[in-house]
Amino acid sequence: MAQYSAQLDGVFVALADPTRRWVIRRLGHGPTSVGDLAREFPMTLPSFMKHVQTLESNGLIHTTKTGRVRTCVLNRERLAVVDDWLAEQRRIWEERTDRLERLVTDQQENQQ
Amino acid sequence: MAQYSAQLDGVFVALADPTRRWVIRRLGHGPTSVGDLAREFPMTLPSFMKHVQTLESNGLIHTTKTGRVRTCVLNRERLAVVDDWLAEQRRIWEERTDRLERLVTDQQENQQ
DNA sequence: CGAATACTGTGCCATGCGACTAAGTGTTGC
DNA sequence: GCAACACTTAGTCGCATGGCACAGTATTCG
Repeated sequence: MAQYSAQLDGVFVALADPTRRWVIRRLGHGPTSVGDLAREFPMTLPSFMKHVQTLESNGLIHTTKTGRVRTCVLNRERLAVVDDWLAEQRRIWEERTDRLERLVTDQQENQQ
Repeated sequence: MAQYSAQLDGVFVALADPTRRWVIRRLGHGPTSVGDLAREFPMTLPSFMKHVQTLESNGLIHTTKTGRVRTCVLNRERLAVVDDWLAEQRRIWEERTDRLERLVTDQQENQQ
């Protein structure tokens, strides 16, 4: 659970930056080289590389180097941890809603 | 779109901290006072208040003060922006998948 | 071979975050 | 009234983040 939390930390931190979200969006269209990606941002290459590294170390993308070109690929599955977290929240809310409904039902029964 | 991006920034930043995610989870069970929430964390009250303020300023919770007690309530709707972003990503992926499938189909047709 | 390309590594700096302590404000209970 | 309570404000501190410039390495092309 602590590991799970740490994973969430990393993924949410990675997603909290607009540049990194942009990269994810961009990679949704298909694999792209670091250079091609960086060209779209008003940022030096070393700065941009940090974002790429953040995304990779948090499992959101995967990169491979062939020759002098590093190519980035989106890891779609990774976003499932966000999905799971959202689903867990909804489960908690629904439990509460159920309890409230039972409470209302019980009160109605008591009134009868 | 820039506004939309700024909203996402705030929400993801807010969710990137385990304390704040804990608060959201906790509030899923129902409204709670700042004091009651803070008591569950190994943290001073001023430090904890900052997290509450971050959550509120990013629209994830709502707070009201009655007397000397401030009560926090979860704003479930706010997490929809995360849902929407995830949905947008999937839409992009599926477009790409569709294109790839068409490509494969076309190739098969050409072979016949 | 040598120049251009595509990163990669290093070091620096400004800013902001998250924690703390200490002191202040407004409410409530005896 | 006044003490306890529940925040709230103010100020400090260490450290992580995100940007930069500059130099280095490995590949590719003519």
